[in-house]
Amino acid sequence: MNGSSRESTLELMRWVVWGQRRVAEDWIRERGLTHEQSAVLAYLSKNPDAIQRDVARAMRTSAPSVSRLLAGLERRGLVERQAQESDTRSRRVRVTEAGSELIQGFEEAMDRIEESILAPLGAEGQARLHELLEQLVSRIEPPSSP
Amino acid sequence: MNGSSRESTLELMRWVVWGQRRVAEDWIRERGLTHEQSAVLAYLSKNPDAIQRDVARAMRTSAPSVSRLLAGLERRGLVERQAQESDTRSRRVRVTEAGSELIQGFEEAMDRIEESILAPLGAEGQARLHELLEQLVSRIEPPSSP
DNA sequence: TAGCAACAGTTAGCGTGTTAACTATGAACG
DNA sequence: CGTTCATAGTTAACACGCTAACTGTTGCTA
Repeated sequence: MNGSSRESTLELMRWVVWGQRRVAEDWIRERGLTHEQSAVLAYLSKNPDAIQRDVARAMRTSAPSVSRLLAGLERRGLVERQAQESDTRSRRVRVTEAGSELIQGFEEAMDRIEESILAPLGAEGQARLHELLEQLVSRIEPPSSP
Repeated sequence: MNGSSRESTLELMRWVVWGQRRVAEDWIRERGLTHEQSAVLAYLSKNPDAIQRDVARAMRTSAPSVSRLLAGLERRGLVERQAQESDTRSRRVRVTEAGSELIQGFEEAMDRIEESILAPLGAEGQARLHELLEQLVSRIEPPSSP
């Protein structure tokens, strides 16, 4: 019935992103996590000194989302939050041992998935695609503006 | 602190899609709609004979999401649903006059936004990007499999 | 024809996205 | 010093993503 009208470039991008999410679910659901929880855990593993505001900016999401997500991870013992003495407004987030174990291998798994998705393009096509996207992203202003 | 590690191609795609969402919000919120509601209304305008299952497939989302979303649109008088006599399981969805008016100009507005986002690439770069993405999407299996 | 699988849709429950409103602290100003 | 503004985080309310479980209908088939 459909399929006749050629899709817009952004539509295609949404589709690719959707496909990646779909495939990644295998790895994520095995560990009882969600996409967002995995991404945050991975980010915190690489940025041990982050406060919640940093997480929100990195994930391009809102402070309330991060607050709630981290509360869930803390309840499960995967992260710890503690106010820092220099500024009691902010809370420093640390990944616990259990959290660190759980997220082990996430980056590599995601890299493998990405490779499998981009494989049809070949090395040259992948490089061109990356470059084109970088040009686009460089013009998109970050969410920190307001 | 950040910005040093080069981002993956999929990460860049997510960012571009996020940026498009951000910009589109202007048009959408003016009409008291959400992204999903707008997309569904636009789809139904172009596919008058769709049943809910078609909407779910086209939007790559689940049947429950569509059911709830359409219930909301129906409550606002933007769509109508009626079981068809040939198969009373399925419900045909029609955009009402009010819904049709509200979604008027959506496609054009989205096209303008897309153009502004892709502008930095030039016509040639845009064509290359589109082609690369089409290659990727052709390998992604649709959600209808299960 | 009786039984059973497949399909369309709904409801319930959870996690995440948003905005709005709120608390509390830090910093800057007169 | 005190007022004011900015920042960090939380809570609440709504919409949407998903899965699981359910109703009801259609259709195949033994």
